[in-house]
Amino acid sequence: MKLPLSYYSNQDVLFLAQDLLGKVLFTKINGEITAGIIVETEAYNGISDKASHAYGGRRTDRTETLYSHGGVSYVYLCYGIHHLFNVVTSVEDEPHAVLVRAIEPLIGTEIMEYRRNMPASKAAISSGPGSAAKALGIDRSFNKKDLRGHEIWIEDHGIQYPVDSIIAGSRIGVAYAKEDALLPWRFFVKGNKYVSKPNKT
DNA sequence: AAACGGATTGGCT
DNA sequence: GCCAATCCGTTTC
Repeated sequence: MKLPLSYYSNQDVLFLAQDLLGKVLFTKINGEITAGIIVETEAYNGISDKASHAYGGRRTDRTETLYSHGGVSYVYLCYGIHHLFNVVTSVEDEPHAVLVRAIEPLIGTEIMEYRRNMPASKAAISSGPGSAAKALGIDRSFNKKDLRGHEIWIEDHGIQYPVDSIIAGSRIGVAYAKEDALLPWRFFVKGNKYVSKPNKT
């Protein structure tokens, strides 16, 4: 059920960003379990990717997590308000990561509704990286957690989307990365209401 | 030691 | 559609 370490060791972060669509992300906080189907991701491709925090091989206290062996979480605070959750992938010293930008609520939806103060029928409950993390109760204390542990983990429920329903587009909010901002490294499930805007390539 | 600005969101116009 | 909110890692003085 839980994805094994070998899954996260894959050195092709573009493959994993697409393959994680349909996988189920769980958290367990104070005994309360919530989970959602991953429906939108972005790949951050190591030291050559200008949009990555690890661009140029930069190693700081914050980015150190990215250099871990795949299979841990990377959570950081964005704009002083939002916690963004990433799956660290590949091998040690190869700082690849997949940003989870949206989930479809699956388990513990009433807990997510309480955290977000809105009904799960509203797409905004878990649409966008800050909202998806908040719905699952993820904050900075989840940084560098083993994704096969008992606080946060990812399962394969056999959900498979047709190839032609997975859309690739340019990543959001990375204009500072110049030419790399145009790379089609954002992936989402076509037509899923929880996918964040813009909903096109 | 101080300033800068971001892998965003939601409330108000 | 526009813009304030709000923290801290990172850069600069």
